[in-house]
Amino acid sequence: MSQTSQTLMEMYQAALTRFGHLKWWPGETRIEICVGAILTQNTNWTNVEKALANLKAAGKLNLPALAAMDMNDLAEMIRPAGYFNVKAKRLRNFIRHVMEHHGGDLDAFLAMATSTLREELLSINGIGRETADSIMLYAGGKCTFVVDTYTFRILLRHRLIDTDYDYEMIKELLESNLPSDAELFNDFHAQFVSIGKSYCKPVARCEGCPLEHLPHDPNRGRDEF
DNA sequence: GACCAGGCACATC
DNA sequence: GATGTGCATGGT
Repeated sequence: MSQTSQTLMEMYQAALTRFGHLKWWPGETRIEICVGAILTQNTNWTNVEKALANLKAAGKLNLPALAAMDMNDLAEMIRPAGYFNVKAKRLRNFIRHVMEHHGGDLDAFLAMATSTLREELLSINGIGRETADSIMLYAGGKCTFVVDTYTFRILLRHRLIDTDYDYEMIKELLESNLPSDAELFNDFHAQFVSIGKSYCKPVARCEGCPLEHLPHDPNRGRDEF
């Protein structure tokens, strides 16, 4: 086992001890996970929850209903999630893609081979790498690691990566140094977010962080990405 | 009032 | 290819 693999597993174990299994994604249906993945772009999850609650209360959290919605109504309903005009378009693009290319069968869409599915998701305007991987991992159960701001910051602070690492490089680092296990990828990403929210802010305050014992520099990750 | 939050596309150089 | 900018709400 490489040093990187060992450090990563040590990180995971430390986080797991602190937070327990996190049972992500918070969402009852596949469509809810997909919608949540788009709404949470650069946005606090509590704001996303309000938007999801609006859609749910209106009975719109399903593919046919979303497909039939007026853009302005959709934007108004997701307003609490921020960037609501942009995100309404992105949701529409995603929904349209599933309707037009897969006959509205989200399960069949997500059942596609991993590489093809990722390619298709990335071809949709508004679906970038993180959103694509979130949808694939959490809605599709695919074995793909989700890299986000917290992942970057934590790995940077613990010197497993440098500032010139881009999304794909970080994803490759994680996937090649961890057992290929969708359940592990699922929970590990959730652990990264929990660590990040609680201990790994841009202005470094690592006190009490479960990863504190691992060699790191608390001052890295500020103004570096 | 400043900072932050589970990005992404597009314009410009 | 790298860098800058717009998009926006809500909690701390």
